[in-house]
Amino acid sequence: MVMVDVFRALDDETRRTILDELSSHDGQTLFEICSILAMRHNLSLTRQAISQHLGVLESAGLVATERRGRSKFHHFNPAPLAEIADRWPIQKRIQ
Amino acid sequence: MVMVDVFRALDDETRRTILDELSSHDGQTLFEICSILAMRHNLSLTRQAISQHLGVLESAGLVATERRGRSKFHHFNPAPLAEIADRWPIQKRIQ
DNA sequence: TTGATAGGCAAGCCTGTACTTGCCTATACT
DNA sequence: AGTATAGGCAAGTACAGGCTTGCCTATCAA
Repeated sequence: MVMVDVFRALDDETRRTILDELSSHDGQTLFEICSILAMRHNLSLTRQAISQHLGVLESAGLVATERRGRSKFHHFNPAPLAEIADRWPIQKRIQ
Repeated sequence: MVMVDVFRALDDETRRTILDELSSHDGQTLFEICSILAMRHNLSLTRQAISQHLGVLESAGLVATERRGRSKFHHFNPAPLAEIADRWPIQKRIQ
């Protein structure tokens, strides 16, 4: 997979939704992510499409993977987002 | 111009460079931005290309404009970046 | 060893978008 | 009025990226 920067990785709503899901339920497999996107987000994408999205996120460093047996678990890593905060002023909105 | 979200607007190195320039020298005109990109960043783009980039940034709310006479001044507005910080944990790296 | 489960690879299609080219409008100056 | 300056509009091109389809590999269980 070609290296991808954090900006490109974030420029897709499906990938952003995947990050949302991983940040609330860490360590999911590809099939788990597929069914959650289908169930909770009405996203009817093929497994391959999701897999490619995960590949982009991983190549940007936003997702780390760990393989055990047949399964591959995906973890959200927010560290690369620092590139944005390093570059421009960014602030959380008050709730 | 079609509405553009902050993620799409940031997914282009030229646009990110424009934000850098505006954040250090605010209130520049299109021609000023053109020459700075050419001089300081070796970017040989046409005026129209830069103008379209500014349009994308403006439609994402990252650039605000103010017209006086023939000139149009561009200002960096980091507020929309909050959408990123609201969604995921993001932290400035220690220098 | 056979079948089921979890995932990977690669080619092709199709849309979106970055960029150029050519022409047009508006303001300012002499 | 005529000309230069600052910017806008719109069509065309070319390429990147999202998605699908089809097939392949690896692990586990009966």
